[in-house]
Amino acid sequence: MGEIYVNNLNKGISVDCVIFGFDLERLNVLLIQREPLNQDDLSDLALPGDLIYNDENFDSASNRVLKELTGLENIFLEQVGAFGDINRLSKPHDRAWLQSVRDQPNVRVITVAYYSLVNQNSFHPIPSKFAKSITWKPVNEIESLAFDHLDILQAALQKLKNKLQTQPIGFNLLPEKFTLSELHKLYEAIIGKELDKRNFRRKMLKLELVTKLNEKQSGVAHKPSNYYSFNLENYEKLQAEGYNNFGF
Amino acid sequence: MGEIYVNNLNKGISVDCVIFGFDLERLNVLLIQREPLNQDDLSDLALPGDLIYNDENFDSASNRVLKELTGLENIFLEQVGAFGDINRLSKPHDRAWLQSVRDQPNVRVITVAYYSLVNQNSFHPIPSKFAKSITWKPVNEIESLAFDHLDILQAALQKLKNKLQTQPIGFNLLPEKFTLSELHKLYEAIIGKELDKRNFRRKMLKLELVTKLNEKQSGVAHKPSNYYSFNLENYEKLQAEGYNNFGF
DNA sequence: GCAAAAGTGTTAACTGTACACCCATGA
DNA sequence: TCATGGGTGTACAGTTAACACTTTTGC
Repeated sequence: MGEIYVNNLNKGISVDCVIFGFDLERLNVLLIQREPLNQDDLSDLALPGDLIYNDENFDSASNRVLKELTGLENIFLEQVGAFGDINRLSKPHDRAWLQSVRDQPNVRVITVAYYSLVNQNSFHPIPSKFAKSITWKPVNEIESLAFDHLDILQAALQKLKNKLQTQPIGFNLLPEKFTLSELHKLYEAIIGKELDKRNFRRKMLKLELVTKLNEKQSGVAHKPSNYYSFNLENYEKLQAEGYNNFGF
Repeated sequence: MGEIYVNNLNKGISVDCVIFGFDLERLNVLLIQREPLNQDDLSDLALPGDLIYNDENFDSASNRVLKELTGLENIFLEQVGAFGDINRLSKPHDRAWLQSVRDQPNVRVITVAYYSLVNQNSFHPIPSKFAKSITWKPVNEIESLAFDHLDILQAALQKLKNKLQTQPIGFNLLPEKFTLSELHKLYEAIIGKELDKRNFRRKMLKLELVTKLNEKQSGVAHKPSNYYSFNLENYEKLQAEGYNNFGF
C-alpha cells in the first residue's frame, strides 16, 4: 500500500466501458483479450478499461478509452454505476494478471462503468494499450469474464433495456441508412423477445422517428427493402412534449 | 498527497446518502448541517456521507451511514452512481470546511451516491459523527447544497421518479398502515404533478397492491378514511409475471 | 417458378383519461 | 348545519395485440 498518485495516475480508480455493437443479427460487446495464462480460457476476456488520471473526470476517461479503442468520439456514452466490491479483483486468475501489469497490484481499485452504443460496421477496433487484441462477442454467449466484468455487463445491459423503453437510443447502433427490418431486429436483440412486425412498424412510423429515403436495397434475393434515416427533429419535438413511450 | 490508507480508511472514496422521507405532505430529504462559516448560509447543508473503509463494500458503507443517522437497517437503498468531477470539492467554502475536518483535505475524493426511502415519522434522526445536527428539508425548496450534492440530489430524484414508474417502491416511504389518500399524495409529491383521484385509486386497487384493513381513521373532521397495508404477496406475484406497469 | 424477406389492415381487448356528486364525521 | 376530505362510475379515446396474404427480387 503506497502512494496512489504517481505519474498523475489515480491508482485506486478505473473506468470500464461496455461498448455495444449490432451486426444486424445479434447484440455484441467489444472485449479485449488479456495475455492468457493457459489456453481456451474464456475468462481472459475483459471489458476495456483503464485507470483514470488524477486530473481527469470519469466522462473524459471513458471517452478516452473509447477513442483509443475505436477512434470514435462524440458517441452515446452513459454511466452504469460504480463497482467496488472488496473481492472484485481477487480471483486467483485475475490476481496473477494484475501482478504482471500493475505496479501496485494490491491496491484496492474501484471502477466506474460506462456503456456506449456504436455502429459496429463503421469502424475497425484499434488495438491499444488496453488490449493486445479485440473481439466482438455476442452478449448472449458470454458466460464469464475477468474480474467482476460479467456483473458490469449485465448491469449495463439492463440499463440499456430500460432506457430503450423511454428513449429511442437504438439508432446509435445502426448506420445512417437502415431498413425497418434492421431496426426491428435490433429491438428484438436488445429486448430479448420477438416483436410483431406489423405492430413494430406501425408504431415507429406513427411516431415519425424515421424518414423514408428514396433508396432501396439492391442485390438481395427478395423484395428490396426501403432505407430510412433517423429523424432527429421529430425526436426532439417528442422530447419537448414530454413524450416518453418509446417502448415495445 | 500521501498515503491514502490510514486507519483503514480509504481517503479517496466516500459514500453519500440521499435519504428521502415523506411527511404526508411533501417529499423531504435528510440533510446535515456543517459548522457554518457565517450565518444564514444554506450551502452549509449537505448530504450525509462518509469516507469508506478499505475493507468495506459500497453497500455496507451506505448502510452504515444510514444506520448511524437513523438507527434503521434493512431499508430500501439503491445506488445512484459515482460522482467524481475534479472540481466537486473546490468551491472556496467547501475547501475551508474540508481543511477543518479532513487530515488530507487536498486528496481527490470521489463519491458513490445511494438513495434510500424511509418512513419519516417512524424514527428520530440521530446526530452522529457525520452530523452535528440534522434536518428534513422539502426537496422542492432546496436550491443549493455543499459540494456537488445538489447534482447528486437531482440525480437521485430522477432515479426515484423513473423507478416509481416500474416498481411500487413508494410504500417504503409510508407507515405500515396508510390511507389511499396518503398514497395518492405521495405519488403526486414524487412525480411532481396532480393525478386524478378516481383513476389513481382504481389502478391501485385493481393491481391488488394494497389490502383493505378493518380500521378507519378517527378524530378527523370528515368522513374517516380506511386504512390499507401493502400487499407483498401480490406484488411478488406481479413481479414473477414480469408485470412492470406501475406508473401513473 | 421458387425461395426469401418486404410490405400491408382490420378487429377486439385493454388501458388511460376526463369528469361530478353524495357520504361520514367533528366542530 | 357546515366545512372537510373520503369515496364512487361511466363513457370516450387511444393503445396494444393478434393475425395472413401479396409483392418484389435474384437465382
